Amino acid sequence: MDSLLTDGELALMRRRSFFGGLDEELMSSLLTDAHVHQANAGEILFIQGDLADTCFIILDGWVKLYRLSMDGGEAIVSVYSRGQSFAEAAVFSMETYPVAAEAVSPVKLLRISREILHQRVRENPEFALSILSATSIHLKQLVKQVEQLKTHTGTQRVARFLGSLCPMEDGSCTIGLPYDKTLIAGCLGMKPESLSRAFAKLRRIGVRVERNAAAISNIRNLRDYANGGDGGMPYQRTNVASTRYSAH
Amino acid sequence: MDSLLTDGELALMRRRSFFGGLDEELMSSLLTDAHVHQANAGEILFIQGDLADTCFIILDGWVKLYRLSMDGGEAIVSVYSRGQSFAEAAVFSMETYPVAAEAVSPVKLLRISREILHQRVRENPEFALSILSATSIHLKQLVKQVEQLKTHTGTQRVARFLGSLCPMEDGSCTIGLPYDKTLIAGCLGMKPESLSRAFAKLRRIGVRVERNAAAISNIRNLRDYANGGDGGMPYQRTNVASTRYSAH
DNA sequence: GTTTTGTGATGATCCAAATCAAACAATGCC
DNA sequence: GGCATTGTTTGATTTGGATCATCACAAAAC
Repeated sequence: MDSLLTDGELALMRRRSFFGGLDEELMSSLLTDAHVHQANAGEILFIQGDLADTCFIILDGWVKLYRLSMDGGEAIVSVYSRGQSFAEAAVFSMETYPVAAEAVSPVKLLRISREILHQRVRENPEFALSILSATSIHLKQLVKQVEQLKTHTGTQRVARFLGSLCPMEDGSCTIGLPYDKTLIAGCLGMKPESLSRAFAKLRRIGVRVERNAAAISNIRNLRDYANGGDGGMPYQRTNVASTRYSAH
Repeated sequence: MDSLLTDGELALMRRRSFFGGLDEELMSSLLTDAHVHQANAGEILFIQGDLADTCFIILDGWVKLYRLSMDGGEAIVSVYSRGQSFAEAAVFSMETYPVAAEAVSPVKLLRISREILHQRVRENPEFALSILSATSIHLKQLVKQVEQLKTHTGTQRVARFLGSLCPMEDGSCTIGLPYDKTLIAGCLGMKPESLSRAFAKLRRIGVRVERNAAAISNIRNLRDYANGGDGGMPYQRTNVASTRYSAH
């Protein structure tokens, strides 16, 4: 089963999923019981309400998690990519998935069953801490998302999104948009039309979006805008150094 | 140390925190190492960025968790009450709290240290599953909150909030608002003025809010309004027809 | 009793974003 | 190459909510 995974894939998983920090033995034990699964763009992996019997790790491609509200509205909760795991929490303590998952590109996935995960946790408490750690990261991301939705405008959220794609602290750079604009809009809780207008507004502070790429003339400006425009006190206690963060 | 807790408090914790399902031995072991702490309304328990070295269980009173954005805005993430635990996830896998916590009434809390929790998890894998379960519940609540913020209007969120306070399925009832309206507004991501106007709008569907109490003439109506007003399909799994297998 | 204070309601106005509609642009298909 | 399809932008309009200001009223203070 290992032979199905490249060294690069393994390294990625260690960096971005609950595989990080596991010892070789546990890791290969998990891999022998895992299944590789390919899915096409648009394919539904599970829907909300399904029995949560599988946890996933993405080897390649993109997956969106979303909720359908009773009136048919779709709320995108998050989008995950290579190396990231999702649905660990559901597999551990909910009977059903609270969200639906859909491939938004062709994806290669690793599936691990509920039974195996529970068994391994019972055998090895350290593994429980790894799962807990992964879950906490998702929790923290959601907390940040709630903050963004409650206190920032759409355009500010767009600015933050672009800023988070820039690898460097300051200066200028050109970045590729990770997925199409309709999906970006959904992630940020806005309509595609509003995203388009937000991009237009950001031109004033040196952002040019063309096709699939965004050219940012001054990353600091962009991030300042995202955090409340002008001279907002960066809120005492400089602990905002939450630099440690997993880029998408 | 046990003597500090009443039977009622213990029962509540078992029902609403990660204490549920623990065996007597582990439970009393945790209690002997825990500390009871009283705090006044307005007292800050920790702020975001603090080292996450304590997890809390509320014995009495109300606590709000919130995030301060860099421009000073406050985003309430959740409000917890008797029996509920919070900050377990942070204690397990983040170095710092991602939110701040403030008592919004006089509170009685149980504090458990990071060291003790880690130690107990290492000794007892079942305990890890309990923590994981509690974390998953918080995760699910946040997912629902994101859905609400992204797909529902303020008035709909207010309707849902009131509906969630009604113990019965249908009929009419009068409920007490759990905390003041400014806090309710914050929880729902709106300004107090907007909450007031939302209450006014809901009068049309039989909701009377007076002082601290809300009289609801028809709970079904209220819940229907919260889910998209009129005849929104109550979410069938049939819409999965979006499954397009587009082989390139 | 009166004053003070805090909280909630209401009104007028402004801004952000959704909605409805149409024009384009890019892409895949026959 | 045209042609349908999907994704993106732009415009006109409406709606939801924020903002700012004022008022009503109850609880607490003097």
